[in-house]
Amino acid sequence: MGNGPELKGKINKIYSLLNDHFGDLKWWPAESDFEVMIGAILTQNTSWKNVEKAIDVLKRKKALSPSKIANMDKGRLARYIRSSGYHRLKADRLKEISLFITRECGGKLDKLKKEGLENLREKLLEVKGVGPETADSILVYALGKPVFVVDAYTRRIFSRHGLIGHDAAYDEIQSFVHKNFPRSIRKLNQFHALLVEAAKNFCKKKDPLCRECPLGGLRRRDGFI
DNA sequence: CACCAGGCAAGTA
DNA sequence: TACTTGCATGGT
Repeated sequence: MGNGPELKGKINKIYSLLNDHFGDLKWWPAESDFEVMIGAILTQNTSWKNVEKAIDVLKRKKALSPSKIANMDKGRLARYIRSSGYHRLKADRLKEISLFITRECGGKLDKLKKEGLENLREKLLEVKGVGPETADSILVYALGKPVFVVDAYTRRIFSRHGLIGHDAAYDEIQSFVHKNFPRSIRKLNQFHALLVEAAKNFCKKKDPLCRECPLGGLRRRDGFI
């Protein structure tokens, strides 16, 4: 405590450097809000490449809707999403979230969007298979709520740059961002997207933003490590 | 061959 | 509360 202003400057600096470098990333890549939610489940501990294949199959089979997934045979659903890994487990989770959507708003996500952030977050966390990261991804990228999504990349990058401890809890990291970064849907959307993009593009050694990486500006000489 | 990828829930001490 | 383990395919 007491180092707020310094860290605040640092986190906003990271955002602006990444934003200048990558530009507007326009996340989440999907054709519908429901597709965002499905993708959020499928990408749990899984590369996005494998998730894209699974979503393509669901589209090809005309199965990408809450009612279709809720009613589909579980074994068949699991086969469709096989490429995303943990497919039997994720088939259950896709059905859970589809049933939730049906129950809460009859499949009309625009109706769900009218509810408050905290209320929605609690409800999402009650769905089996939806943890904090998945819930927050859905909130910001599907339902348009101003929350910051914390993921493995965020942890690595923030702790590497001394913003948080390497063992900081999810809610701690999220609160830190909410307190020191604009609570804007647009910017929170973009910030998480930038961190993922940076981690994916800048270091093959799984060490994003490290001093050897060509990250325009975010290097030791700039006081970032 | 080992290791990782846009986590989560259930079990154990 | 704080660890540990199972879940699984596809790429490097």
